[in-house]
Amino acid sequence: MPELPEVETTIRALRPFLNGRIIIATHNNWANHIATPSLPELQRRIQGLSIQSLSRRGKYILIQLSKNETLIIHLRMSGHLSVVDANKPQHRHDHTFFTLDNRTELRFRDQRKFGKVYLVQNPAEILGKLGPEPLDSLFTPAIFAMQFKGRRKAIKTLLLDQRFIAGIGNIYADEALFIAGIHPQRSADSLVEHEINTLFAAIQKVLRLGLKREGASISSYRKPDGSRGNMQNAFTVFRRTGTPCHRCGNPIKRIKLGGRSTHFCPHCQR
DNA sequence: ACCGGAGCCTGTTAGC
DNA sequence: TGCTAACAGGCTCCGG
Repeated sequence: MPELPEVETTIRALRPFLNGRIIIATHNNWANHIATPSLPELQRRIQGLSIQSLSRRGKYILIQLSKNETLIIHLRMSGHLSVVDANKPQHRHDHTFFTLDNRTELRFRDQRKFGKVYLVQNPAEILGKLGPEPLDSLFTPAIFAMQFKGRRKAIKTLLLDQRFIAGIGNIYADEALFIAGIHPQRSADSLVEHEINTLFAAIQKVLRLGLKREGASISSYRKPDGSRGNMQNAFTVFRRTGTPCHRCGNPIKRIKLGGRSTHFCPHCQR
């Protein structure tokens, strides 16, 4: 759920509360949240470091700290970050806490417990395999096209592969393929040049729309302050099974592809 | 290299 | 109505 637009919306909201703060303590009540290093080592290394900047790579949140340490957080399915008064009662699903120097706390809530926290000196350890950033100015249709050669996987499945392209999840994959008019089961190497160009543009368009609408608040996604994004009101196919296609009026179809629900218009997507 | 499926979790929903 | 089972989606690991 938190995909590129949701993660980017989250860091934009957190920045004013985190930049320049000092982390004075870390608490955790769900050991599996901490991917690396061990909790005691993380607590020791992070204590007293200042927060220098927040950024994003794919669906990962990067919090650059002093002493060349980087705190990396992945929200996975149900993760949520907020900065609140340290005295505010904890939420039932709050599992990791970073106490800051101004009586506030960065809290990592995670109902499904799929989220992960990493503290590393070298972020490439975690991010090294990620594919291109879809909205980066260095990413072009020509570069995208080269990645299709010899790939026979269904295009939808490839869009979900973070090594192929970073930041896209189930929502934006389905929405981008609808905009591009491409059937999700098409083999990637069957796409001709103009289709790849169209898909490239569709990916950027739908991600920018998601950013503008501050993410899709289906199920548990909320902005850090608890309010909802409204991308869910702009869905063309996602979770619209059986309802009329906005373009042709035929019912939206749902299938399973690579174990994931996939929504598309059989008439408009070929 | 590719693919499918299990596993990690819990809240919500579909179906009997 | 009340219960159980399936489902949801991000990612990794395993076996074929």
